[in-house]
Amino acid sequence: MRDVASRAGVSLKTVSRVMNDEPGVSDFLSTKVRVAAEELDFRPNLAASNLRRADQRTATIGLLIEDVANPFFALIHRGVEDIASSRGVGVLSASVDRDPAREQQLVAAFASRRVDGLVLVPTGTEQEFLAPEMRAGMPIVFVDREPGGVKGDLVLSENFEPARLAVRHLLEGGHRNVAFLGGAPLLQTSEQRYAGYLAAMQEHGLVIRPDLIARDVRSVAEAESVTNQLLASSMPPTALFTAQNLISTGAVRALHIAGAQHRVAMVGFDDFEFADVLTPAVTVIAQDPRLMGQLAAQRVFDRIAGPPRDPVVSVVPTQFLIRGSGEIRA
Amino acid sequence: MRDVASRAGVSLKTVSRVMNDEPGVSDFLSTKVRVAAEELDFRPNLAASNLRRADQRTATIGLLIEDVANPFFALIHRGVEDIASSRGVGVLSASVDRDPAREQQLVAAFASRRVDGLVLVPTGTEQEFLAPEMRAGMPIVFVDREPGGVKGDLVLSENFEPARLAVRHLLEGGHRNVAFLGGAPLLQTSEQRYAGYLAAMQEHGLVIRPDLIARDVRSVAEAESVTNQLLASSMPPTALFTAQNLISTGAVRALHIAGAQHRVAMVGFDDFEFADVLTPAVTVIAQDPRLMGQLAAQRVFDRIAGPPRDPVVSVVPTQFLIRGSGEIRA
DNA sequence: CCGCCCAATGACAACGTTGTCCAAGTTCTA
DNA sequence: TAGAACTTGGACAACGTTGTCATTGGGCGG
Repeated sequence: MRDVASRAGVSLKTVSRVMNDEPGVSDFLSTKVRVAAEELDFRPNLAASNLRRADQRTATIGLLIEDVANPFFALIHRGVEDIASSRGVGVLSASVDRDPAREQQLVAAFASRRVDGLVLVPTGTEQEFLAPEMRAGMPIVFVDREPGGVKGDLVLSENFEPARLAVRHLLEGGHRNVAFLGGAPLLQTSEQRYAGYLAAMQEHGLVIRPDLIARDVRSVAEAESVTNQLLASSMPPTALFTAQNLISTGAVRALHIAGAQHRVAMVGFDDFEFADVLTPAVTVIAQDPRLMGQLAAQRVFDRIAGPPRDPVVSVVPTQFLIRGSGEIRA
Repeated sequence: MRDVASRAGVSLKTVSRVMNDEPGVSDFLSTKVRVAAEELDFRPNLAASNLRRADQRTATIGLLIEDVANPFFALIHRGVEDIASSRGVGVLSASVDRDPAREQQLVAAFASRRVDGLVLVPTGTEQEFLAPEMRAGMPIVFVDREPGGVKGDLVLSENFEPARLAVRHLLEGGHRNVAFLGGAPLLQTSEQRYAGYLAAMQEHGLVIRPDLIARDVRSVAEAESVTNQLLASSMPPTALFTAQNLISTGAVRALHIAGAQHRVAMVGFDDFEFADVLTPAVTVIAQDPRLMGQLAAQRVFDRIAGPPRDPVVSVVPTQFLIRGSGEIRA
């Protein structure tokens, strides 16, 4: 900036004024400064500006999700970006990979970068380490899962009720042996979807068969092998309820490879690409992850702008999409 | 930091030394400082540190891709993150949405944030606006497409040759009327894949039917409707070559909905989830976007560390995955 | 013609941190 | 026992920018 000033023959402060469109600079000088800046390829240093500025805004927010390459989280990411970019705010994102230590470490890294806010999909059950940041006034919004040990804004899909309805739907199709395949039981979403499964089963007076329940399926490959084992068991399920997108993917894959897709019913939590193109098309409970991301980012900006208030929980409705796989009768 | 210093009863510089693990602080004082920092929830300000520091590193790199929610680019993103996070470097990412103006604007925004480097999937044909940044020494690595108007490091998949082989594969299956569905012709990848198509057709002495060529398909929905139109035409193609993942998705969707998936052959560029689960499974030219991202990020760090050299082009090989849809005979 | 006011511009300090350099204390060597 | 060498700690300036306040000059009313 000093170079620009000397080239334009003005003071530093005048350059600063021009760069920030502050009033009180004559057109003549303003043009001269702009020309000089252009000639020198001047790029203002946002960090330095931020350091001095009163409001202390870095125009950057942080996003911590499970995996940027997972379609569900990638859509949350996109939703956050939609809102952020409309305000000229950048998004610093990172994949936590279900590693609580990594989560904590990334939060510290983002705090050091002085992000204006944080959108966070909690991993594990314990987010107490966030308390200092929250006390320091950093707006933090949780998405998809409730954090443990701290209170904060929250954007969730419904979990229990849609899961219950989905399983009920299968039971109404005459199924009695409905398998449950879910992700890490420590995750609140998994837990609630499991609770929905249990509720529906119990309402129908059915005994829960532990051998049909897999509560800690962690990848597509694992879902595939679990499904294979279920199919090969002596008393195989006639229907599957898969509680998460990667698990649905693995189950679909296994069913198709085994040629069982027309025989074994299936309902999945989370929509996925090609769910409606497969034969049979896959009945799912669709979430709206992009909207979830948008709401979360919006809430972050509300917090930044407004006075502190009590945490707000937004529940994003799900949609039950009947497509065929869930309507296979026992 | 001042507060920490006074609480620990030492000078600012001593705190700084402790925080940076510099030698020359007694264990006693060091512990005292750490305790004070902990008690005050002190978080070092990376921006301020960076401002003063000699190397001027923000430990952040920028990533500009078409869309963070597109699986192909999300995997590139993940690859970049793999490498960056192993070095404690953050990734500032953004979706360009094929808007050249937005691309330029985002580069400026990232430059203002003083990212240490940039991984960029060029949009449009003109990246001359990057010249100032490159002159200023910012390492920039292009991925997937060659930039226009500037030279720089580049990580690409093969395009021409695999496309030619794929189309040849269809022709050897007896097809004569092979449709081409590609993305924006301005993109180098689209152009080269189209050239591969033309080459294969001409090698077989076939006349190119312009009515079977769609060179500017921009979305899943558009690919779907183009496919529908092709199927409904008076002399429909017996095989499709789809030159990009979203287009493959749309074409698959249309074929399945029309019930033509067993009649019309198809080969797609880019692998996609479920390609191997559909009936028939979809024959594709698979790229390795995660590896592309890793290579690009690695190259950025090499540039940061090393002296300037001439630009390097890395070509990542593709894999031809024969699965069924491409082997339907005419 | 004087004094006042306002618009335009600049000087200076400060943001939070680290590089440089110097001072004081301690231990070792001749 | 003097002096060298090393260890430990702190004062100060600087990074690139902006907030505060002072200064300059010109126009205008009386």
